[in-house]
Amino acid sequence: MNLTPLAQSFVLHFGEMGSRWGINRTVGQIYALLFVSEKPLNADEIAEALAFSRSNVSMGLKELDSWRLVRLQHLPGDRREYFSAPEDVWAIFRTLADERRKREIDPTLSMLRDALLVTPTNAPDVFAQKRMGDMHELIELVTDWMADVQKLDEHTLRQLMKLGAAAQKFLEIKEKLGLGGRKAAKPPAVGSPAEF
Amino acid sequence: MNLTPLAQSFVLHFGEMGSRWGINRTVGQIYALLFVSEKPLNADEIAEALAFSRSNVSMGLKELDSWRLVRLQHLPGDRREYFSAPEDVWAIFRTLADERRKREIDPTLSMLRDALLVTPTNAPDVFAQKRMGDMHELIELVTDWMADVQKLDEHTLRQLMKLGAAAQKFLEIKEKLGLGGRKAAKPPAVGSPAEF
DNA sequence: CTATACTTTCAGTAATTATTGAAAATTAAG
DNA sequence: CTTAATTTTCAATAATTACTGAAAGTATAG
Repeated sequence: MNLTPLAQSFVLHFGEMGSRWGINRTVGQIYALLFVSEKPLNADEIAEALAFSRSNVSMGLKELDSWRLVRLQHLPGDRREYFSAPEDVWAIFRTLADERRKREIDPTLSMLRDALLVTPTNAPDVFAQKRMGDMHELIELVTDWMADVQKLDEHTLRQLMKLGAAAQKFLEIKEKLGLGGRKAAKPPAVGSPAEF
Repeated sequence: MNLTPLAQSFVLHFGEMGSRWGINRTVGQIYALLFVSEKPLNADEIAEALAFSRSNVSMGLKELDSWRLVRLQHLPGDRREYFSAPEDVWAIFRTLADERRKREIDPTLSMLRDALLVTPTNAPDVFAQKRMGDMHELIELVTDWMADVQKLDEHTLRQLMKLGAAAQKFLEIKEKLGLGGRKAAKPPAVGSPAEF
């Protein structure tokens, strides 16, 4: 197989960005290739298209599988394993967010929880623990919220996002009606005030 | 300087997680140390606390500076440069999100935009371009929305997040009133249905 | 202006991570 | 069960990234 210039630029970009995204070049390129391929590909086809060794492709696919980013299937009358990237980009987004949370955030939350259980015995630890508490609270709030948002189906999610700044306007109005009684939020500059 | 066990476990964790977050051990540890330190630290103090070479600390601080995660200040009567991590965790979150967007997303959006300008000349490219279009649309929608959300001040942001799933409920109600006329969102299981 | 305190750069080296080919393991056909 | 096709593992090596010490650069006090 030989890639068209269009596919090639996409594949090479994913390879280069790989290191910034915490995956390596091989993995990035394999995923990109599957993403733009209409039909599922087997490992030999991938190895040939990207000029990687067969074993490297095997490892790359294993990695993508651990991220739940590829689907394995068999074609009738063919013993080989064929791989494809799921088509639904919203589902992909959810998977990616879930896996990143699991790998990049959960371990830290766990460490912070442990640290917060310790009774500090000196001034520096009192301060440090307060800081860890701030961090823990923020991370938990943001990740719980993200988890909630992620449960939405595509249609609702689209609406929520288009809503964007408008939801904040709504909160300001709620405030002014005195439902909370706390200090009023200062009005920040808001980009696209989608209609509510 | 010698770290307390509490600070040490925090610092070591950040060092280990560094690779998953796209920074190296040194940078992770330096940031963690500054984060839990009540007073700003100079490079020598950091080098001693973490047992890194002075030059390594210099490079680490440079990296953190490029992420806008540290503040440089001078103490009266002391020629050395002192560093600290800003206290406001919400501001830190915004900075981090901005920098990650700039480094991890913007280049891809730019590549995709270029790819979408090409007129495909064969069937595989037609398909590939469609896929890139899907990806581009999703990324742009999500990042624009995130940018909007990030403009909110802490208080409003907290409320929005606590709202979470409730906002989605609101959208469902809006739907049922027939304001859109599109297919109804299926009711997903929702975690914490904060009161609206 | 000079000396000194401090910071950065950079080439060399160490450590880590990625990639390969060969061999082992697995799977399915006959 | 045997054989052949396919996939995975793994030790060796290549490539990349991190770290250091020495030297160069910068800034301030006197």
